[in-house]
Amino acid sequence: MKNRQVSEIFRRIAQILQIKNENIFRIRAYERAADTIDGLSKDITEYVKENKLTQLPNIGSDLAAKITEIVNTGSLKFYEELKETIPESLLTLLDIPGIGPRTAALLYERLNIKNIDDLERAIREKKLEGLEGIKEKTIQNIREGIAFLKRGIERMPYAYALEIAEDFINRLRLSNKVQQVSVAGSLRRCKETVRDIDILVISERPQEVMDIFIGSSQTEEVLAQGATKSSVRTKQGIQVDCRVVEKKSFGACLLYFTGSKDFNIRLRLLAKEKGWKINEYGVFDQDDRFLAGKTEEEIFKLFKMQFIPPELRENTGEIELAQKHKLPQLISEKDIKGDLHCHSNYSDGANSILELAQAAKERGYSYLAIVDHSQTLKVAGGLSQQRLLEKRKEIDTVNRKVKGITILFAAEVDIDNEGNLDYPMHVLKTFDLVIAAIHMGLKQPKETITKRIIRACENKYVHIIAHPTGRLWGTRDAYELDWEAVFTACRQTNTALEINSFPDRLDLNDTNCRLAKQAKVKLAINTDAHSIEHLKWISLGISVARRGWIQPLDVLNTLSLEDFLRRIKK
DNA sequence: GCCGTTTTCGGCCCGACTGTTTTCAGTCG
Repeated sequence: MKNRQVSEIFRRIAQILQIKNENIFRIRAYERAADTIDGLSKDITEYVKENKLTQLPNIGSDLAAKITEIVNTGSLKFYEELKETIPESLLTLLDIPGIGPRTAALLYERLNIKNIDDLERAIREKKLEGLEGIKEKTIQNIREGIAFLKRGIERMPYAYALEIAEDFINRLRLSNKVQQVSVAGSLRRCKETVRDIDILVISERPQEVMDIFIGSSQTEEVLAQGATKSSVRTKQGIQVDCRVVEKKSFGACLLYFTGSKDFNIRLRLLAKEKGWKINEYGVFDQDDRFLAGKTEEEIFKLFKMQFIPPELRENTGEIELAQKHKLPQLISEKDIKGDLHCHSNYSDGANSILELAQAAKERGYSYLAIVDHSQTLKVAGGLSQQRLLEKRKEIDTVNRKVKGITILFAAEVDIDNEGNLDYPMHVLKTFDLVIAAIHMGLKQPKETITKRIIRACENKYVHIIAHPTGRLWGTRDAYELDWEAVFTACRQTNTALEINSFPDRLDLNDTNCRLAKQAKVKLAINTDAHSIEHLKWISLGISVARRGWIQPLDVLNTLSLEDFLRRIKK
């Protein structure tokens, strides 16, 4: 029995109870219990065996009994009976923006609408008109909500969403009507994908700001427009919310809308323990006197906590550490001394080695590893052994010509189906740095791919495993790996794992970064740049690393060149 | 349905916006 199966049942119970207009707090109890279960690091069956379920937060005697029943019998009588009371398909209506439990219940009770098809038919046959509280505008909204759902709403990768957000922010800044502006939400937390974009603004002229905001050329549709809050949907299909707040509340608002939800709940609880109240306007004492709110720093200070970087705000231990003033000093872009994964025009890159060297030097790097693909990867211009010799010569020339940066002779070498590398040992030996990667056989079973990677780690000349899970956003999922085995192999063979910063990759992801660190595996943050323009994407990898609690010491390319070369020796 | 150094009963986050009302319910974040 997987934790996920248990929490899923609780979430569906919560949805059904919503439609049945049950007590909201009872519903929330099921949702909170589901959150608790999802957040467990151990298997829920362990807690059942040890009779420790009620020690978990949000799990009381009733839900403990229900969990036990699910674990022992595979199902839950209460849930099965509850499902009989309304058609399960009715829950799909809740996915339509604008339709909540009350509307779904109304549609079912009055018109026997059980799913989206029924609803569309009812709209066509004009059956919705005449229902209390529903008029033409509501029907139109439902129609659009269905269309939106059918277009397929997806989460958008961080880098793309950031670009859209920056466009809005620049527009607001240029207007001279705002004193301060910031992104909030999951984008500020640097989540790898986001569902919407939150923008906060300080301004004394909120109405004008709202007009400027919705008037962006990016706007496809205005979803809401009020005095201090507006929402639009952009041409790319993502929702952007903009809120105007007073100066004295900006920090509180930023904190509130940056989240995450779990983090906020935790913070509110802490406030309550002190007899305070915290909301988007500030922190208040029991007499409703304003205590803090202008900046986030001020609020953290009031709570006697360290400032918690947005990337860590997920309520996964950061609050306790901030209270003890023991948060890790997270890595930042300035710690990076060189990029260890970029491609030149020797294989599939756009720029020459000289151009790359100059661009890297401008970024302040002291070294740059130019890897090109290995011989088998013909589609990407993989280098024959002859071409390698030519490349080596050119690197030597550039190193003589460009002072202040060292270009490393390196390669991104393919790992074949057996875990062998795509160059013979006597060739591998000549590189300053070897990155090994899987580009073929991505659909093999977990055990096979794990074995291939471990064999590559065991190769004396392999220093880093590139994009360890092979995922490409929107194109292919990560292949499965036995992480424990991979981490052990990396640690034992002194092989690092890459955080690939390419916008569609971000691989390792934040979770795996944190696990790798806990397993004492070294990391390298690289861009996989195929042109000098891509070198800036290092910031994306840094964001992933920060979300994974990574410190400079965990990352190879924060070391000086000398230390780096010494450190990677096997 | 959970929780408790104010409480074992009575709290549980709450403000903004929309649409349909004429004071408010529903939805969302």
